[in-house]
Amino acid sequence: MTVAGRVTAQRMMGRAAFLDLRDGSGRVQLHLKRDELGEAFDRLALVDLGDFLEASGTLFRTRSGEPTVAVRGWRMLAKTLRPLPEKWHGVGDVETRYRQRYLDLVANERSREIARTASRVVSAVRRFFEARDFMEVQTPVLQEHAGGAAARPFVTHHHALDRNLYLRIALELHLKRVLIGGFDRVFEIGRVFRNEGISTRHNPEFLLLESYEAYVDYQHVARMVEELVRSVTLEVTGTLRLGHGERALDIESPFRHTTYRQALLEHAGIDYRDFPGLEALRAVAVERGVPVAAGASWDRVLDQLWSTFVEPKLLQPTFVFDYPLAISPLAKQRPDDSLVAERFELFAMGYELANAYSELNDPVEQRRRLLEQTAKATAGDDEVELADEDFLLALEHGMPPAGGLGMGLERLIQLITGEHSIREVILFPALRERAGG
RNA sequence: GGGCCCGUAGCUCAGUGGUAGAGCAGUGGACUUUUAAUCCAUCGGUCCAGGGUUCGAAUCCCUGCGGGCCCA
Repeated sequence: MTVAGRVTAQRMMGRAAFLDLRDGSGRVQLHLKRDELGEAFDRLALVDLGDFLEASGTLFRTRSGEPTVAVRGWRMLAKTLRPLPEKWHGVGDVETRYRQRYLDLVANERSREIARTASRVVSAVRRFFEARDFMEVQTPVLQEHAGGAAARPFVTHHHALDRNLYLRIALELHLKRVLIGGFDRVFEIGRVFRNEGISTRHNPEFLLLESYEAYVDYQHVARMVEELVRSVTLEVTGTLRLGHGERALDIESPFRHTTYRQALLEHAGIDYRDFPGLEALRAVAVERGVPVAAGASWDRVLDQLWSTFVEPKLLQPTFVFDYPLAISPLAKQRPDDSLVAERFELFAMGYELANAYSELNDPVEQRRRLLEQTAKATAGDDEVELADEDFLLALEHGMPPAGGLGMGLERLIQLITGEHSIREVILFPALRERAGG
């Protein structure tokens, strides 16, 4: 038989030697004897840990029962110039693990396991939608307007056109154009880019899933996303019980339901409807010790209160329904309440997992709401949804009612792996430039 | 944005004011069923960077850079 792989251990014993070879599928031991190999045995002196070898011979078992190849011949496939990480402790330094992820993967089984899980989550999500007859599409990364979310975009420059373009911050506006074109169930899994701080919770580029289904509302989407989380978790891990002890997550029971207003009242003691004006809301935030930036809008302050008091409390999977209309410019208004949108977010482990709404498909109302946002931008808030005339034009041609969903897939991967830093589930997370020295 | 912690050999780490260390890796030697092989010898340093205190700084102080954790 012939085997190939990377040398991970070398046990030289005079006129015999044992080597361990590892490839993507596992480890195999080689046994080499000077009696049988002659000069080919002496050439082992050239082998370093980390080199790639090919060896052929016959399989036998050692005294301790380990299957081992009795080598008849071998050759070098690739040479390493630098040593592998230390064999007992591997690479522990977190910075090295992220900056030179290949060393982390070579040395640490847990890191390989996370990478495999991440891959399987993405493909399970894809299968989930395909099984429900959704069509996967690809929409532009480079856009004339970065819309679909409230976030600062990255700017780049197109030389031939001599104009600036933006990297997308969401998939939403183009997927809606596909709905308008007549495809009733579409989804996309793609990287989006948000020009924000980097931390253990945020990476400037992340993998976003968005889906749109015509003729359903957000209640339907809620049922679907609950099934999605459950079926992907089960498919990838074989269980619906995640974490241990206080961090145990119950995916199996029906997810809890609450409303935005109720949750804020419960955890912060604030009914946001009592504070319709910026100054009043800002005052109550300051009173609670929540720092508020100088130019913060009402939306920002509300979001600060939410992420300070409520988010960290939402550990078990929890649907939060009926977001304030003011912070949901692309969502339909509830027919029975002009201040509330048909929108929910799903939380777990103290962070947002998914965001969904009954999509606003009234072009007149959508134009009015986007112009309202543009006014906020003029007032100094640089993280708002801007009016996009090309999108509004598309809407004016008629969009079916639809339920839409957005989900950060790294967050789902974190949920399933139990990792609390997003950097652990992204192979090459964004880091600051290494110190010049 | 705030607080705390970390940065020493290729890797994992010790060293808290007095000659920079250990294990692994490397190099040389012994060893024909080892598997964290073992044994002997040996090589290896911008102690993150810059400034300060001191007779003397990896160590104390300041600033910066990078990273982690917690909080916002």
